Amino acid sequence: MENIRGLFQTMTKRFGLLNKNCCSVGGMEISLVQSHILYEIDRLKQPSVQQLADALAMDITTLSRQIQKLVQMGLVKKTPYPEDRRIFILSLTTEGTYIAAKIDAEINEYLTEVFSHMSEFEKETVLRSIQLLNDCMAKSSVCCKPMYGGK
Amino acid sequence: MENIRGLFQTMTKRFGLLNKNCCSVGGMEISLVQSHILYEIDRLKQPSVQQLADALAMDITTLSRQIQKLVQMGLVKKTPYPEDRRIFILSLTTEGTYIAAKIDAEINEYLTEVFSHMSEFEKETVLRSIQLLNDCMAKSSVCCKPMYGGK
DNA sequence: AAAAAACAGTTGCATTTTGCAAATAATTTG
DNA sequence: CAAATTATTTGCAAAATGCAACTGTTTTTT
Repeated sequence: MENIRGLFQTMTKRFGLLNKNCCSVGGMEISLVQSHILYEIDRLKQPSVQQLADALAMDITTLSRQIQKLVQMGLVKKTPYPEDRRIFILSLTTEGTYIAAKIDAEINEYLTEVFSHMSEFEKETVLRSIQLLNDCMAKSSVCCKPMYGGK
Repeated sequence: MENIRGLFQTMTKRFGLLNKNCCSVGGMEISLVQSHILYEIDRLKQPSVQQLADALAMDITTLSRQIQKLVQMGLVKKTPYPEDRRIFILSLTTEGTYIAAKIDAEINEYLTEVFSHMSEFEKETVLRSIQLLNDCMAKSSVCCKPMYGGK
């Protein structure tokens, strides 16, 4: 079998590129990190800043500032959390949801195109493989420690 | 089938994290980009600066400066190319090769750990899936345009 | 073969991003 | 209740980024 790291490197490089290309939507310039932030807020549903930082394995000060920008852009909303007044709950605004969905759609479209080069069976296999891989990475003690646990 | 983008996002996020963790080797602090540069120089064998920039889908001015640093660190060598005196050929120094191998080994070790959570058959399937995915991404007209063509 | 166009690579900025240390505010612990 | 902890934000200084402009070299055009 071939160089395993090489396979991963190539794959992630290409997907990362795809992500980058998908960032400017509807006149609004979104950076790659910002795109990831939007995605993760959407996924986590009402995370705090800290939770988000953990999920993204990102320095919280950097995140804090990026969020400020996204709030200014009107894409993210920060809501004080009554039970614990240190905490802010993050959510997407209507526009933020729209942008996130737009990015999502674009990336999925690209992926669909990529998958069109394989048979339905191959596609299923590949997707199940990635799923399995994610599960095993989550299990792994050594890698991805600070990552979000579940799936 | 589940959200496809989500699968990719999770996977690349985790692998990216792994990459980041593997960057500081032997007292030498290597940034993530620098690690990718080393990897790609090694892979391409004697690329020019421009070729490398294309392969990494990176702005050439940024790359130029990063290479200067790597040269200063003694990891990369720049050799004038006689046939075309505009061009510099890049290669790893002995130490650069050592560092790159070290990073490679560490990442592969992590990956091995991850794969230890699955059967040999599953592992084979996953690796072949990624291989297939890479091939299809390379074929795709729409995604990854500026990426290195072959595999 | 001279002038023009194209190319490889490097700098000059000016902007953005990053992360550590420190500050602030709120909560929990002993 | 004082001390320790936690969540979040700022100060600051370093690093990374990318466009425009520049140098030097090769190729094209005519």
